[in-house]
Amino acid sequence: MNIAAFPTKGERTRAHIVAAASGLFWRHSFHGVSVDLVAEAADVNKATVYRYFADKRDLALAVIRYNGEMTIAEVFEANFENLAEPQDCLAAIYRMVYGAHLGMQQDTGDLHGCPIVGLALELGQDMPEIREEAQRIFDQVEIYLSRIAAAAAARLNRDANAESQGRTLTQLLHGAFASARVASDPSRILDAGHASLELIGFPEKSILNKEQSGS
Amino acid sequence: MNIAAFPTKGERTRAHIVAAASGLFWRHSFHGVSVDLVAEAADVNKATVYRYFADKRDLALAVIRYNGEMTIAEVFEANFENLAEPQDCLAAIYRMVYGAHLGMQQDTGDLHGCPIVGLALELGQDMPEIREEAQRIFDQVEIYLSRIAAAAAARLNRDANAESQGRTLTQLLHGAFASARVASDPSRILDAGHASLELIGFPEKSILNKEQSGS
Amino acid sequence: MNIAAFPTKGERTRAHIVAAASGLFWRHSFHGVSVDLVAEAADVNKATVYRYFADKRDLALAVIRYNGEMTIAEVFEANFENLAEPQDCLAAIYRMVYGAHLGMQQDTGDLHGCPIVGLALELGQDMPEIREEAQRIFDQVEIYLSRIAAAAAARLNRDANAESQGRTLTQLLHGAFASARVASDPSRILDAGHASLELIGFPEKSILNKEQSGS
Amino acid sequence: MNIAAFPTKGERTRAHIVAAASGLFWRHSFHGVSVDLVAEAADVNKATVYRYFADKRDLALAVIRYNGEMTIAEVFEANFENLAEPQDCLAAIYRMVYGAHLGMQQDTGDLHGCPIVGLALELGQDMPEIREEAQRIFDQVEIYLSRIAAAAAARLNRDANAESQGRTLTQLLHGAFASARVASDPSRILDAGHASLELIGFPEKSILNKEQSGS
DNA sequence: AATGAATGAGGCTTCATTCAT
DNA sequence: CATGAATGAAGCCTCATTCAT
Repeated sequence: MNIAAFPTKGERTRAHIVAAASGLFWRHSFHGVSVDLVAEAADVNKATVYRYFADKRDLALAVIRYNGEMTIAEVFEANFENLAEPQDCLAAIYRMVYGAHLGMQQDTGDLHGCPIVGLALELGQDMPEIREEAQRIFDQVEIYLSRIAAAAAARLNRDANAESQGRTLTQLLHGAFASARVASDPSRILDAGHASLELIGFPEKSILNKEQSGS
Repeated sequence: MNIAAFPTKGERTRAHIVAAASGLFWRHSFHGVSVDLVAEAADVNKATVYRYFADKRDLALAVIRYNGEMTIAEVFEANFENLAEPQDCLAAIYRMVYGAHLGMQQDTGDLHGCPIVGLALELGQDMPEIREEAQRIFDQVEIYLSRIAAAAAARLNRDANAESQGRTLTQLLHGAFASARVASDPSRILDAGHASLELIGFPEKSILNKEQSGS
Repeated sequence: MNIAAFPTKGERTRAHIVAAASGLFWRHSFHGVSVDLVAEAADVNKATVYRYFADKRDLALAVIRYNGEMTIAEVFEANFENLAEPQDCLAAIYRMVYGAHLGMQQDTGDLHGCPIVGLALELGQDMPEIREEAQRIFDQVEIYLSRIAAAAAARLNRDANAESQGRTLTQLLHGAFASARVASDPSRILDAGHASLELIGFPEKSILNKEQSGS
Repeated sequence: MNIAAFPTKGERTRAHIVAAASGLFWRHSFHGVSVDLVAEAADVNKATVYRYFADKRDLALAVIRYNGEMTIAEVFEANFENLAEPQDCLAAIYRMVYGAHLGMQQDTGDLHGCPIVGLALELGQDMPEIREEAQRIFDQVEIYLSRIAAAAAARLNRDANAESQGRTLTQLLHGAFASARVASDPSRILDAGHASLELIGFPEKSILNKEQSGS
């Protein structure tokens, strides 16, 4: 999050609260985190939280939107420069997710799964907007992954149903997060990455196992 | 749940509470359901709940175990008679999951995802036992799915890494639940089913689309 | 309130809370009293208050009903034995109200007005049930006072509109409470009492100024 | 409120806030209205409210004074031109109060009682200044009504205790407001008006029922 | 085996108020 | 003169839990 992108003080405070809440909800679930704790983590008074969000649910909505924007921008958009080599693009995405999981494990000793799905699972029934927002995000993810599948098929001169593959890739990504969290094992991310690469026709494990680059 | 399997009245009461809590936690999450509500749904006094469970966390543990046993017994064990035709076995599993989702949507207007992953995601950080129990369950699931993969490879005279495929099949199953819930669309289950069948070498969509059988 | 009239422990606790709340609302208004304070005054835990009342408004409703029953029973019903002498009956009512005001002033240094009108004025707009309950109570009061007016006319062989007089007597009673509170002067009660007696044809001040008889 | 009477901008802003607060306190009670709401209704920033009033209590004091001045000026002073016919004077006062209640009922669907008594009842115990201010106002009202009683006695060549009658007329006016609010019925105002006219020796109902004259 | 009653702690939200600009 | 931003305290309500019967 580029803090400087928020011109007014209020906007910065708001963004600060969202970021703090995002981290907490991710780790401890929505209901597992009190507004008190969010305020403390954001280093603002509890009443300030309510200046920017109508209620805790409204905060959850802001958090899931924030998570969506971050994910799209930093995980997908950022790795789409080199779509000419779709396998590298997909590998870069998985490497980034893997790296994030390694960091998580070092920082907190645990893996927290996908923050978007986490909120959507917990609140989907009682807060339909949350589920709908998550759906919008994963629709975009599916589009990105379909484009990778299509590019891969083109590169290999293959005939493939890119849309269907995009969906499967998306579901594998969901599975990567879920199984990594349940097993508390980041290597599950790599497993799903390899399976994904194999699905689009690049079974060589070396693609994903390249050296990592930056944070 | 086979009520008759619990001989004493106490055991029946306990099982009744677990079943009620399981449904509520599934729909509204652990923290989203009060012990009051569980007691009311189970039609017992709140203090009775505490006669059978040390605290709410203990109840969560019983619920996840109950969900695990049910899943293994009714979804996997029950469909393993005809392993001779592994593709039919996998299709039967997915058809069952799909049917359950259709029922859910009719009953409550919404899909609730995998109850085991739901609890594990919500409580994994603050209740490691829950995560570990979930891991045990999905380890079993992975073994079942690996056996299907191995049988399929044998049937097709293929050389395949059944273990690795079992993991991918498990992750696809996670993805099926997650994306069905997020999209609120049961057909995502079928998508994952087809992808799974294709993965083990049976791309014909007709396998999964057969007529359904029984409840 | 006859505490022994409530058989179960719960009913006693409930009645205890209502009585405590009644006194506090009377003195400090509804919004001026916190549920915490009510609980403390009733010597029960706050959560116990919510076991018996859905919310604070529900408590207000119980309080106004309690006030109504008490008023009708102890101020009107109790003084209607000797309706044969309507002027004495009316005088007894006013003497009782006056005595209550004297006690109030000694106990708390202030007069609190009519507890029913107080709640109705404060909450009438936002809680119509409160206003309606108050209306029901004062409809009864008006009937009692009309009967006095009718009996007085009969006693004096006069022709009088007892209903219209009953309304005026009721309004004078309202005025007695209001002006006593605003002036912080119990003698306003006696002023209204004398005016009321004069209205029904008994202008002798001695009627109301008789010796008082116990609480 | 004659806005032009406030020369400086600050005085106008202050008067604007008082008027907004007066309306809100009248309808929803003092504790039932937040400073936020007052600021919003007055269309000024909350901090601006605190520029003109030390705290919320100070605002309540200003409101009750404002209500007192308005009442004395517009209800009593304005109707005292024709004291030569005291019965018409009293009738004009009641007609004005009645008209205000009709308007209230059309505008908000409810009657709010006397705003001065409302505040005094709610805050009398915890803000003695409020009660004292109300007392001062009603002392004036009593003087006005005593003068009417005296003039009426003179007109009818009667011997009457004007002071005592003034007090009763004041109490009847209190009763008019209270019973109109409790019954949510403006006609109670007219009832008290007729009773008041009868008290000063003018029982003909036609006096009050004359045609009304403008706002 | 089961329950009605009670509770301390904590949750969400709003209040009156102040500060810096 | 006015305001956007911030805050500590307090308000209403619910939670998980225990006790006495």
